[in-house]
Amino acid sequence: MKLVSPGEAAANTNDISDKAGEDLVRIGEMAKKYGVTLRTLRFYEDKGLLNPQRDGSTRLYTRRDKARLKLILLGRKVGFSLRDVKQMMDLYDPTGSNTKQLRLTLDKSEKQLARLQKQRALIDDAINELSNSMASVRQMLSERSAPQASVAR
Amino acid sequence: MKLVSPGEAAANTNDISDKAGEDLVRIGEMAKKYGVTLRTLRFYEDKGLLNPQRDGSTRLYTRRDKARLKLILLGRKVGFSLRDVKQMMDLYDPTGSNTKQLRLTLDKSEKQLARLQKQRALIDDAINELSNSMASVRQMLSERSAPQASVAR
DNA sequence: GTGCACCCTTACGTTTACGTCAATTCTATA
DNA sequence: TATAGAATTGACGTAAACGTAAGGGTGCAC
Repeated sequence: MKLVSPGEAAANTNDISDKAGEDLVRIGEMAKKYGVTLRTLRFYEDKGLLNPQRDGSTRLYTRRDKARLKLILLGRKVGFSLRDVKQMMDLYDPTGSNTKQLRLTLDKSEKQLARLQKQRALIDDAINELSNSMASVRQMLSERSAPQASVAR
Repeated sequence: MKLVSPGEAAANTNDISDKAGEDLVRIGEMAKKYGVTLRTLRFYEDKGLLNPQRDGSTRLYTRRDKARLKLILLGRKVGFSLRDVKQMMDLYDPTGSNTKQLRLTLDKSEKQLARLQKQRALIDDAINELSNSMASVRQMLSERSAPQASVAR
């Protein structure tokens, strides 16, 4: 069996998909394309976030998997746990209005936004405290090196 | 043997410290005073960050331990690891100018400050992305409930 | 036929700062 | 003296998202 050889995506006649443009991709290419490791892709699959087809034992990722991965990565970027991402994605139904999914997503998003803002406040706090103590340390250091030049020149 | 009974610190005649005002405190009081758990205090000791005296097997914290704990908690607050805090504290020498300690502290602080600022940027990023996607979700939700009221009223 | 380049599964390791028992001992007090 | 309230030393557990081998298979360019 032959897959799309790396570099060209023309005239593929594999028995998995006759619909042209299915654009199946193996794990290596997938990983490169999205800047993740193979381990990560397998891990996401293990957690039920991805579900690539198989050609024997080899994973084949479709357009759908790519869309899902993009969502996962966006979720991670904004600080959702994989568990949260899964919950939201699990509610997706291509045949419905997805109102429930959207509501859950919005709900989780509001909470996450609040967490992020709190974190931001904590970091600002830390930055201030740290800046202050750095000023003290600089002060102490200068007091230890200045004396000889106190009435300098 | 008798310790300062909880609530009064007068006329203590224990054989550990004759100097009045040594103000020895047991782990429970120490924990309450600084808002940490007993486990935390023992953990810090295990990591070499604290070194309370002993009365038999009972830990007795002195003024010095309190000062160190304050430093630890400040360090944690600004995001230093316990390892970092230890490194800095280990350089403290009550008989010297502590120039080396201060320099190390300043150095670590600069790096930590940079980390905090990077984190802040990441969080700001996340907040923006999340806000954007929330807007999209709201949009989609409104499109699913609006149709009946598209030319409402 | 062999050396790569990829792919697979299984499974333990990593990081940090504690949490959470468990079993025991001390001691102050009613 | 019985009991409740501190303290002690182990020592395993936790969380999250992968990292990192180990051991093995497949196809293909030379």
